[in-house]
Amino acid sequence: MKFTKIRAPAFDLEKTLESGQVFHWQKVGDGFVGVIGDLPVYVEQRGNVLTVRDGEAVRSPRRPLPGIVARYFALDHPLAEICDSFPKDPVMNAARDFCHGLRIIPQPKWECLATFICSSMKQVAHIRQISMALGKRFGEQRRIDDHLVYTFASPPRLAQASEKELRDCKLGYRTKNLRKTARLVSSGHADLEAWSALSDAELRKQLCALPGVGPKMANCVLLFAYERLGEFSETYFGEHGGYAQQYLFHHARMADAAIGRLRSIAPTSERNERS
DNA sequence: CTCCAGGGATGAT
DNA sequence: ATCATCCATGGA
Repeated sequence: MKFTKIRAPAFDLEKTLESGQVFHWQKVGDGFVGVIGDLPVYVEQRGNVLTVRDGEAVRSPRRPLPGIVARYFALDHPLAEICDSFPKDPVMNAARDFCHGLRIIPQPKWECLATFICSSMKQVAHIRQISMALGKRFGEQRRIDDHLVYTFASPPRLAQASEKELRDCKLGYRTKNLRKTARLVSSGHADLEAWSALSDAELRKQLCALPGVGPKMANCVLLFAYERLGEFSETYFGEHGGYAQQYLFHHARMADAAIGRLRSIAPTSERNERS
Protein backbone atom coordinates (compact mmCIF):
# COMPACT_ATOMS: atom_id res chain seq x y z
CA MET A 1 0.00 0.00 0.00
CA LYS A 2 1.68 3.13 -1.24
CA PHE A 3 0.08 6.34 0.03
CA THR A 4 0.98 9.87 -0.89
CA LYS A 5 0.38 12.84 1.39
CA ILE A 6 -0.61 16.22 0.05
CA ARG A 7 -0.88 19.44 2.01
CA ALA A 8 -4.35 20.95 1.51
CA PRO A 9 -4.98 24.06 3.62
CA ALA A 10 -8.41 25.71 3.52
CA PHE A 11 -9.96 22.61 2.02
CA ASP A 12 -12.90 20.44 3.04
CA LEU A 13 -12.97 17.23 1.04
CA GLU A 14 -16.41 16.05 2.11
CA LYS A 15 -18.10 19.39 1.51
CA THR A 16 -16.44 19.70 -1.87
CA LEU A 17 -17.49 16.23 -3.01
CA GLU A 18 -21.03 16.39 -1.60
CA SER A 19 -22.06 19.89 -2.59
CA GLY A 20 -23.76 18.95 -5.83
CA GLN A 21 -21.03 19.58 -8.38
CA VAL A 22 -19.74 16.03 -8.92
CA PHE A 23 -21.77 12.89 -8.28
CA HIS A 24 -19.58 9.84 -8.74
CA TRP A 25 -17.53 9.67 -5.54
CA GLN A 26 -18.43 7.00 -3.01
CA LYS A 27 -17.73 7.12 0.68
CA VAL A 28 -15.48 4.26 1.72
CA GLY A 29 -14.20 4.03 5.28
CA ASP A 30 -12.69 7.38 6.22
CA GLY A 31 -12.37 8.57 2.64
CA PHE A 32 -13.77 8.40 -0.87
CA VAL A 33 -13.13 6.39 -4.01
CA GLY A 34 -13.74 7.70 -7.50
CA VAL A 35 -12.03 8.54 -10.74
CA ILE A 36 -10.16 11.63 -11.79
CA GLY A 37 -10.53 11.40 -15.53
CA ASP A 38 -9.12 7.97 -16.31
CA LEU A 39 -7.41 7.42 -12.99
CA PRO A 40 -8.98 5.52 -10.07
CA VAL A 41 -8.25 7.23 -6.77
CA TYR A 42 -8.78 6.82 -3.05
CA VAL A 43 -8.58 10.02 -1.03
CA GLU A 44 -9.03 10.80 2.62
CA GLN A 45 -8.53 13.92 4.69
CA ARG A 46 -7.06 14.37 8.13
CA GLY A 47 -6.80 18.01 9.12
CA ASN A 48 -4.88 19.87 6.43
CA VAL A 49 -3.44 16.74 4.87
CA LEU A 50 -4.87 14.57 2.13
CA THR A 51 -3.83 10.96 1.93
CA VAL A 52 -4.23 9.61 -1.58
CA ARG A 53 -3.63 6.37 -3.38
CA ASP A 54 -4.14 5.67 -7.06
CA GLY A 55 -4.91 2.50 -8.97
CA GLU A 56 -3.95 1.75 -12.52
CA ALA A 57 -4.94 4.15 -15.28
CA VAL A 58 -5.15 2.97 -18.85
CA ARG A 59 -5.27 5.99 -21.12
CA SER A 60 -3.77 8.97 -19.31
CA PRO A 61 -0.09 9.62 -19.67
CA ARG A 62 1.08 9.34 -16.07
CA ARG A 63 1.72 12.64 -14.40
CA PRO A 64 2.76 12.77 -10.75
CA LEU A 65 -0.24 12.03 -8.51
CA PRO A 66 0.02 15.04 -6.18
CA GLY A 67 -0.28 17.45 -9.09
CA ILE A 68 -3.29 15.64 -10.51
CA VAL A 69 -5.09 15.66 -7.16
CA ALA A 70 -4.19 19.25 -6.31
CA ARG A 71 -5.48 20.41 -9.68
CA TYR A 72 -8.67 18.34 -9.45
CA PHE A 73 -9.58 19.79 -6.08
CA ALA A 74 -8.61 23.30 -7.16
CA LEU A 75 -6.12 23.68 -4.34
CA ASP A 76 -4.59 26.51 -6.35
CA HIS A 77 -7.73 28.67 -6.10
CA PRO A 78 -7.12 31.58 -3.70
CA LEU A 79 -10.02 30.64 -1.46
CA ALA A 80 -9.45 33.22 1.26
CA GLU A 81 -9.41 35.98 -1.30
CA ILE A 82 -12.47 34.55 -3.03
CA CYS A 83 -14.53 34.34 0.18
CA ASP A 84 -13.39 37.81 1.12
CA SER A 85 -14.82 39.17 -2.10
CA PHE A 86 -18.34 37.93 -1.33
CA PRO A 87 -20.91 40.56 -0.38
CA LYS A 88 -21.40 41.02 3.35
CA ASP A 89 -25.10 40.35 3.85
CA PRO A 90 -26.57 37.95 6.43
CA VAL A 91 -27.48 35.18 3.99
CA MET A 92 -24.12 35.24 2.28
CA ASN A 93 -22.32 35.38 5.61
CA ALA A 94 -24.12 32.27 6.80
CA ALA A 95 -23.34 30.44 3.58
CA ARG A 96 -19.67 31.43 3.67
CA ASP A 97 -19.45 30.25 7.22
CA PHE A 98 -21.15 26.95 6.51
CA CYS A 99 -19.19 26.18 3.34
CA HIS A 100 -15.72 26.81 4.70
CA GLY A 101 -13.24 24.83 2.60
CA LEU A 102 -15.61 24.10 -0.26
CA ARG A 103 -13.76 24.38 -3.56
CA ILE A 104 -15.12 24.32 -7.07
CA ILE A 105 -13.70 21.35 -8.94
CA PRO A 106 -12.51 22.10 -12.48
CA GLN A 107 -14.36 19.31 -14.23
CA PRO A 108 -13.71 17.52 -17.49
CA LYS A 109 -15.95 19.30 -19.97
CA TRP A 110 -17.92 16.42 -21.39
CA GLU A 111 -18.44 14.85 -17.97
CA CYS A 112 -19.76 18.12 -16.62
CA LEU A 113 -22.01 18.89 -19.59
CA ALA A 114 -23.50 15.41 -19.75
CA THR A 115 -24.07 15.23 -16.01
CA PHE A 116 -25.92 18.51 -15.97
CA ILE A 117 -28.12 17.49 -18.89
CA CYS A 118 -29.06 14.51 -16.72
CA SER A 119 -29.66 16.68 -13.68
CA SER A 120 -32.58 18.85 -14.76
CA MET A 121 -35.45 18.59 -12.28
CA LYS A 122 -33.59 15.91 -10.36
CA GLN A 123 -32.44 15.92 -6.78
CA VAL A 124 -28.86 15.25 -5.81
CA ALA A 125 -29.58 11.67 -4.72
CA HIS A 126 -31.14 11.00 -8.12
CA ILE A 127 -28.32 12.52 -10.09
CA ARG A 128 -25.93 10.33 -8.18
CA GLN A 129 -27.87 7.21 -9.17
CA ILE A 130 -27.98 8.23 -12.81
CA SER A 131 -24.28 9.02 -12.82
CA MET A 132 -23.46 5.62 -11.31
CA ALA A 133 -25.73 3.78 -13.73
CA LEU A 134 -24.21 5.53 -16.75
CA GLY A 135 -20.70 4.79 -15.54
CA LYS A 136 -21.39 1.16 -14.85
CA ARG A 137 -23.04 0.58 -18.20
CA PHE A 138 -21.08 2.81 -20.55
CA GLY A 139 -17.87 3.76 -18.72
CA GLU A 140 -14.65 1.79 -18.39
CA GLN A 141 -14.05 -0.21 -15.27
CA ARG A 142 -11.12 0.65 -13.04
CA ARG A 143 -10.02 -0.83 -9.73
CA ILE A 144 -8.75 0.90 -6.62
CA ASP A 145 -7.92 -1.46 -3.76
CA ASP A 146 -10.90 -3.82 -3.76
CA HIS A 147 -13.36 -1.26 -5.14
CA LEU A 148 -14.64 -1.03 -8.69
CA VAL A 149 -15.09 2.45 -10.11
CA TYR A 150 -15.99 3.62 -13.60
CA THR A 151 -14.75 6.36 -15.89
CA PHE A 152 -17.35 8.68 -17.31
CA ALA A 153 -18.99 7.42 -20.49
CA SER A 154 -17.41 8.90 -23.62
CA PRO A 155 -19.45 10.86 -26.19
CA PRO A 156 -19.17 8.14 -28.88
CA ARG A 157 -20.22 5.45 -26.43
CA LEU A 158 -23.32 7.39 -25.39
CA ALA A 159 -24.01 8.41 -28.98
CA GLN A 160 -24.32 4.79 -30.01
CA ALA A 161 -26.31 3.69 -26.97
CA SER A 162 -29.89 2.65 -27.63
CA GLU A 163 -32.73 4.69 -26.22
CA LYS A 164 -33.80 1.79 -24.06
CA GLU A 165 -30.34 1.36 -22.58
CA LEU A 166 -30.31 5.02 -21.61
CA ARG A 167 -33.82 4.94 -20.21
CA ASP A 168 -32.76 2.03 -18.04
CA CYS A 169 -30.37 4.45 -16.38
CA LYS A 170 -33.40 6.39 -15.06
CA LEU A 171 -32.88 9.25 -17.48
CA GLY A 172 -36.56 9.69 -18.30
CA TYR A 173 -37.25 12.52 -20.72
CA ARG A 174 -33.57 13.53 -20.58
CA THR A 175 -32.70 10.48 -22.68
CA LYS A 176 -33.15 12.12 -26.08
CA ASN A 177 -31.30 15.27 -25.06
CA LEU A 178 -28.31 13.36 -23.77
CA ARG A 179 -28.12 11.20 -26.86
CA LYS A 180 -28.48 14.10 -29.27
CA THR A 181 -25.82 16.11 -27.48
CA ALA A 182 -23.51 13.08 -27.33
CA ARG A 183 -23.86 12.81 -31.09
CA LEU A 184 -23.07 16.47 -31.67
CA VAL A 185 -19.96 16.22 -29.53
CA SER A 186 -18.93 12.85 -30.89
CA SER A 187 -19.19 14.03 -34.49
CA GLY A 188 -17.11 17.09 -33.75
CA HIS A 189 -19.99 19.38 -34.58
CA ALA A 190 -19.75 20.68 -31.03
CA ASP A 191 -16.09 20.97 -30.01
CA LEU A 192 -16.08 21.47 -26.25
CA GLU A 193 -12.32 21.88 -26.01
CA ALA A 194 -12.10 24.42 -28.81
CA TRP A 195 -14.88 26.42 -27.18
CA SER A 196 -12.42 27.32 -24.40
CA ALA A 197 -11.21 30.09 -26.66
CA LEU A 198 -14.65 31.72 -26.90
CA SER A 199 -15.80 34.72 -24.90
CA ASP A 200 -18.22 34.07 -22.05
CA ALA A 201 -21.18 35.30 -24.07
CA GLU A 202 -20.26 33.30 -27.16
CA LEU A 203 -19.59 30.17 -25.13
CA ARG A 204 -22.95 30.45 -23.41
CA LYS A 205 -24.65 30.80 -26.77
CA GLN A 206 -23.02 27.61 -28.06
CA LEU A 207 -23.93 25.68 -24.90
CA CYS A 208 -27.55 26.83 -24.99
CA ALA A 209 -27.85 25.60 -28.55
CA LEU A 210 -27.27 22.02 -27.35
CA PRO A 211 -30.38 19.90 -26.70
CA GLY A 212 -31.28 19.91 -23.02
CA VAL A 213 -29.12 22.90 -22.15
CA GLY A 214 -30.78 26.17 -21.19
CA PRO A 215 -29.46 29.27 -19.45
CA LYS A 216 -29.28 27.63 -16.05
CA MET A 217 -27.32 24.56 -17.07
CA ALA A 218 -25.14 26.65 -19.34
CA ASN A 219 -24.13 28.70 -16.31
CA CYS A 220 -23.28 25.56 -14.37
CA VAL A 221 -21.09 24.29 -17.19
CA LEU A 222 -19.48 27.71 -17.58
CA LEU A 223 -18.63 27.66 -13.91
CA PHE A 224 -17.67 24.02 -13.34
CA ALA A 225 -16.07 23.04 -16.64
CA TYR A 226 -14.67 26.25 -18.06
CA GLU A 227 -13.61 27.87 -14.79
CA ARG A 228 -15.45 31.06 -15.60
CA LEU A 229 -15.66 31.57 -11.86
CA GLY A 230 -17.00 35.10 -11.85
CA GLU A 231 -18.97 35.20 -15.04
CA PHE A 232 -22.52 35.42 -13.82
CA SER A 233 -24.20 37.39 -11.05
CA GLU A 234 -21.16 39.58 -11.04
CA THR A 235 -23.08 42.73 -10.39
CA TYR A 236 -24.07 41.69 -6.89
CA PHE A 237 -21.77 38.82 -6.00
CA GLY A 238 -18.54 40.40 -7.09
CA GLU A 239 -15.59 39.02 -8.94
CA HIS A 240 -16.13 35.41 -7.85
CA GLY A 241 -19.88 35.18 -8.34
CA GLY A 242 -19.75 31.51 -9.28
CA TYR A 243 -18.22 30.59 -5.96
CA ALA A 244 -20.78 32.70 -4.11
CA GLN A 245 -23.59 31.00 -5.99
CA GLN A 246 -22.30 27.52 -5.16
CA TYR A 247 -21.96 28.42 -1.48
CA LEU A 248 -25.53 29.76 -1.37
CA PHE A 249 -27.03 26.69 -3.03
CA HIS A 250 -25.15 24.22 -0.87
CA HIS A 251 -26.02 26.07 2.30
CA ALA A 252 -29.68 26.34 1.29
CA ARG A 253 -29.92 22.61 0.55
CA MET A 254 -28.38 21.72 3.89
CA ALA A 255 -30.55 24.22 5.73
CA ASP A 256 -33.68 22.73 4.14
CA ALA A 257 -32.61 19.27 5.27
CA ALA A 258 -32.06 20.59 8.79
CA ILE A 259 -35.52 22.18 8.87
CA GLY A 260 -36.93 18.86 7.69
CA ARG A 261 -35.30 17.05 10.57
CA LEU A 262 -36.60 19.65 13.03
CA ARG A 263 -40.11 19.30 11.68
CA SER A 264 -40.09 15.55 12.18
CA ILE A 265 -39.14 16.06 15.81
CA ALA A 266 -41.51 18.93 16.53
CA PRO A 267 -44.31 18.66 13.98
CA THR A 268 -46.43 21.42 15.45
CA SER A 269 -43.96 24.22 14.80
CA GLU A 270 -42.78 25.33 11.39
CA ARG A 271 -45.79 25.02 9.14
CA ASN A 272 -45.97 26.06 5.55
CA GLU A 273 -42.99 28.16 4.83
CA ARG A 274 -41.49 28.53 1.45
CA SER A 275 -39.90 31.45 -0.28
C1' DC B 1 -47.34 32.12 -20.45
C1' DT B 2 -48.69 27.46 -19.38
C1' DC B 3 -47.93 22.84 -19.30
C1' DC B 4 -45.57 18.69 -19.06
C1' DA B 5 -41.88 15.04 -18.65
C1' DG B 6 -39.06 9.79 -14.70
C1' DG B 7 -39.00 8.41 -10.50
C1' DG B 8 -36.60 8.11 -5.93
C1' DA B 9 -36.45 10.48 -1.66
C1' DT B 10 -38.77 12.67 1.78
C1' DG B 11 -42.42 14.11 4.66
C1' DA B 12 -47.39 13.63 6.02
C1' DT B 13 -51.07 10.73 7.46
C1' DA C 1 -48.40 0.89 5.24
C1' DT C 2 -49.90 4.47 1.27
C1' DC C 3 -50.15 9.28 -0.62
C1' DA C 4 -48.45 13.81 -2.05
C1' DT C 5 -44.83 16.76 -3.11
C1' DC C 6 -40.40 18.10 -4.55
C1' DC C 7 -36.66 18.60 -7.92
C1' DA C 8 -29.79 24.06 -9.67
C1' DT C 9 -35.01 22.82 -16.13
C1' DG C 10 -35.97 23.03 -20.95
C1' DG C 11 -38.93 22.60 -24.88
C1' DA C 12 -43.40 22.51 -27.06
